[in-house]
Amino acid sequence: MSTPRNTKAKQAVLNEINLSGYALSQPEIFDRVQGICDRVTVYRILDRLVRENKIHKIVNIDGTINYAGCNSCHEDHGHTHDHLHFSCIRCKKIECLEEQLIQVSLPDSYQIKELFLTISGICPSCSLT
Amino acid sequence: MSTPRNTKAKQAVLNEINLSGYALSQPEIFDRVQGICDRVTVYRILDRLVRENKIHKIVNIDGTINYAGCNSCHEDHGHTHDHLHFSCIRCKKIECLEEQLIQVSLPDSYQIKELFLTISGICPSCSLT
DNA sequence: AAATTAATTGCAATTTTGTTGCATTAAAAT
DNA sequence: ATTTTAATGCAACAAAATTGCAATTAATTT
Repeated sequence: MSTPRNTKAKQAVLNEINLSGYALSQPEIFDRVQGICDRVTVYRILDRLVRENKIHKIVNIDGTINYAGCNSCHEDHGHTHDHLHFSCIRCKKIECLEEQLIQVSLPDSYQIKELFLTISGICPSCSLT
Repeated sequence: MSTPRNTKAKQAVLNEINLSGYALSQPEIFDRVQGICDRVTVYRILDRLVRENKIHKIVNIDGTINYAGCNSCHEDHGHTHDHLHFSCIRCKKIECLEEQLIQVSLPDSYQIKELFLTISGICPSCSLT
């Protein structure tokens, strides 16, 4: 297998994701690292960071794909997506509510890999306005 | 408001969705109604069917948008997405498990509109091979 | 410190997916 | 049969993501 390298662009992308309080889309990330690298490179960095278990890939209720840092995931465990995502229909932001864990049981014929509970609605800051 | 009409294309699309045991993507639907209508028309029909509460719009774990028939939804109630979706990572199909209802409570500052619980993994038929 | 290896990047081209405007067609009501 | 307007086809457009390949550069080796 290949040995990952640490590049300026990769660090910048990871940094933006980790600093953000909510999950970012590829365009948002590209905006924030303006000038550092190409649009295509952002796509490839995101793929790699997901493969390396450094970030989460979350799908919004509208199908938009967003990326979030891992607070409670340990790299050595790999990822467990068994927590709740809140997807705001007003500001379109999506955030992880890591405290809320989910437990579901299905028939044995289903092999469960990951759980994605996404709740859509209005987030606290949008509720104020 | 506008009065919906029943066209051959609309009926064909709805039929394919209802006959399928799992949720279909726009390309899959377009394939199955080959020759009946234009690609653009399928998009517009799907939008309309969703608006008319005839079908579900479901987002797959990979961000793909799929459409499923409504078994347990009543048109007069509108739609409630409070059940479980199983999204197979092998065949990419997604199905509704309507028996499994979900209940979650969040802080009052979050206004909940819909719940989307998607479980990814291997579906029963892919498990066989 | 220089050379080597292969992971990473930039750029251009392409593909896929979804949208819009507008003239034409056809479903349903009169 | 006529009228109304929802629905369609087509062409053009726009957005989002992918691919190939040559050039670059991080990290390792000598």
